Amino acid sequence: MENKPSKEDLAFDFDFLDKLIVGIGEVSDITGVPTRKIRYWEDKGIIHSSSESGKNRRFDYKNIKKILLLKELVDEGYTLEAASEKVSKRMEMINKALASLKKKADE
Amino acid sequence: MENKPSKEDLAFDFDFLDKLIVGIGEVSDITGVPTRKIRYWEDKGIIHSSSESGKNRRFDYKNIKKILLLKELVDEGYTLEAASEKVSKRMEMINKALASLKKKADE
DNA sequence: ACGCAATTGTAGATTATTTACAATAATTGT
DNA sequence: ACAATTATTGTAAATAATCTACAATTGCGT
Repeated sequence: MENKPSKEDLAFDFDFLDKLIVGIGEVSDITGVPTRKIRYWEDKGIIHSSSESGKNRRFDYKNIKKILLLKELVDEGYTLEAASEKVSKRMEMINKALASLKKKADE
Repeated sequence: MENKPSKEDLAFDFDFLDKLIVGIGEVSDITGVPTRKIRYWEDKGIIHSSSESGKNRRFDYKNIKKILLLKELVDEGYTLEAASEKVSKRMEMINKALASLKKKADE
């Protein structure tokens, strides 16, 4: 552990984002989307959570990001369907970016 | 919302890290430190959480990071005290890095 | 008005966290 | 060896947060 500043400190903290999991209440606070609506969107199949049966929902970085993007569009007036489609495309880019950064981190 | 890749996608998602809050159970899963030990470290004043009375603990990015660093050192054999001191110095760097990146984000 | 999409409300059951008191290891100094 | 300190863990009872499922409501286009 060094104690001089370095970009390793956090500039690319994917390791962290990769391990990140968050409960529904916190996701609601982070995104501003009510828990009830988050569950509704999940019912519709637009977002996903790792809900092992009998346990509470857990959301990873990608799905929190997705909720943030969905909220943006839905607030603008998009239908859920249209927003979902648009966000899916955007998520492809984000997934690619994450994958390539993860690759770099492995080197 | 664009749909071509860009570094804005996530290369510096401080906005996200800044808003991030996580419950104790998830922090435990992320860091590998048992909840009981997290509470103990908080009792000792080494880490902090935003616990409004009557509500459950919430941890922000900085404190989760701190727990990860503490765990590293404690597992290596450091005393809690020594680990805490070393981590505090490291956190100064991380805080600086976060602050400067936040500044950039505001431009 | 009608139909549909989107959202919200809520009750009762279940899961997770909290606090507080106590017990157990491990290490260090005398 | 023994006492003292540090670090950790165990647990019970109360409280907070979440779960599911059924239902109601709102808003918008036809």
